[in-house]
Amino acid sequence: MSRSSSSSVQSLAMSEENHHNCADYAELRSNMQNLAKSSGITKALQAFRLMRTAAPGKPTIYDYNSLVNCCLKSENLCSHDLSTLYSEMKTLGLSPNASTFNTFLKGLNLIGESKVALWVTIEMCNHAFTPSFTSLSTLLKKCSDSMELEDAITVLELMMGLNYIPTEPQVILLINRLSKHGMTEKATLVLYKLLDKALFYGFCKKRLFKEASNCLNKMTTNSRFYPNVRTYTTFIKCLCDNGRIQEALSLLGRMEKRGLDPDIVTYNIILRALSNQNMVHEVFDLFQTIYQKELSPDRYTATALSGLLKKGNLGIARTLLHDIFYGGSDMDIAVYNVYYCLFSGFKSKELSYVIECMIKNDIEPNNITFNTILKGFCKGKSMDEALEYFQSIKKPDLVSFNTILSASCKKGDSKMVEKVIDLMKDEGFKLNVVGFTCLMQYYCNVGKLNDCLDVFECMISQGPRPSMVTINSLMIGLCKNQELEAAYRVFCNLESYGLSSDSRTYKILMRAAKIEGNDLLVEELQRKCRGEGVKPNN
DNA sequence: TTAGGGTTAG
Repeated sequence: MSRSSSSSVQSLAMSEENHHNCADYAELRSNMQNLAKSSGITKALQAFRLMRTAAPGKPTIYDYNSLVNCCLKSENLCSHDLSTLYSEMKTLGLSPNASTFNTFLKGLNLIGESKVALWVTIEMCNHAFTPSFTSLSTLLKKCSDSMELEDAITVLELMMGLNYIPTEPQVILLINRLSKHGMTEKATLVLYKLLDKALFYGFCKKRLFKEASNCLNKMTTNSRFYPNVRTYTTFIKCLCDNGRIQEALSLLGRMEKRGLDPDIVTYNIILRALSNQNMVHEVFDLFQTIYQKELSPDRYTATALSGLLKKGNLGIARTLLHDIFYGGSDMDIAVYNVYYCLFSGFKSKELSYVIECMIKNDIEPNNITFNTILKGFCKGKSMDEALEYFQSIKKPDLVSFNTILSASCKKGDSKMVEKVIDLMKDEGFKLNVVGFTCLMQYYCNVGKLNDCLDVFECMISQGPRPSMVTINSLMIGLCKNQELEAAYRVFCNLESYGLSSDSRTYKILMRAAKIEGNDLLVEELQRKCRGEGVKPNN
């Protein structure tokens, strides 16, 4: 863009007499490009130098980049050619731009010259340009592959400096190569460099709690990699998201003991977990701590309370939200979306008041807003009214469809179920795991257990893969229909389908077995529960 | 790849 705009400015300023020069320039340029592609570097360079005769200021860095790019397209390019090209740039006093370096790097990677590529990368950084993640990542792999291990470490350091995290296979390759060649110390250095970036966060993401914990302990033994508030918070979040609140709380204690002060982000994560578990007293105590520490609750604190609202603890949620609202923090659409829940009946007067507030604060409702309101309509008696609201949503998304589908299924309204599925087909929406689970619940509600099992089997063979909610809904549905034995059969077969159970699955079956007075099954379940170690709820 | 937080459906 910049080239074309500068040349159009130039051509506007050109007088009649050097008009022919302009034609010469274009011709010379295209000649240079053709020679570079086909006739080797010497002739291409001659043509390039000839361009100086076309007009003052020619050739430009763009012409030069084009020269290099065309040379890369010729077949017999070697690294000597590239270094000749680089000297030419210096000789002519052309200032390279980011594209110049990237073009060179592309060429050097093509011919596998990792050493030169590293040199160009460092030159690029010296000129205050930032190499891309991809180019550094490619270079790291090339260096490791060609056993330029010292260079690989230099690349790794460059990447870390830019906050680029190399991919896992690349790290493994490098550490492997270093270790095999007796460079154990270097391998350890690489490991430590990555310890508090890639590795720890990777463990948390993959829910490898033990590994993450060991990693955290290892970090505390090395002052250079001492974990910070963020490190702890990441782990706390990972524990909370997997239903391990007690462990999260004990980690919070350990973190404080080590002199790290949790901030509002840490507390928001814990508040959300406590609120989702309806642990009202603990939520209240944590609020006291937050205020004692003179931290300001913010929009995230407000949304963290949504669990309390869903569980119907409107009073305390209202008090806490009120304090946050008047504490002066900026609120946004997410907070309003949570706030809607306070008006559980969605009386139109209250609703329009909230919407007025939003408009006053320049906050645009989003699909989450519409879907929340839709859910309110679905709770009402009339599905027709809900459908009417649904049809007023400009761009309903999959959640909108699932909201109305779920309500129709719960109410056993077969006509509406059919209508919604037809609507989805018309609009090009496919049922996902949530939609299929709704349908399974519908079949159980109306006693069509075979249809329900058909859907389940279809999901196993063709997808979408049943989730934990799907499995537990099926268990509940079968047990409600006095089909405990069928439920237990599915339960026993889960593993062969590549699925698993969690603590809720056990609880559902156990409860049904006790109600039926099936002592054998109760014992069997207790044995399984002890033997396998039950996974916590997600 | 970019070190941690929230709101809608089963």
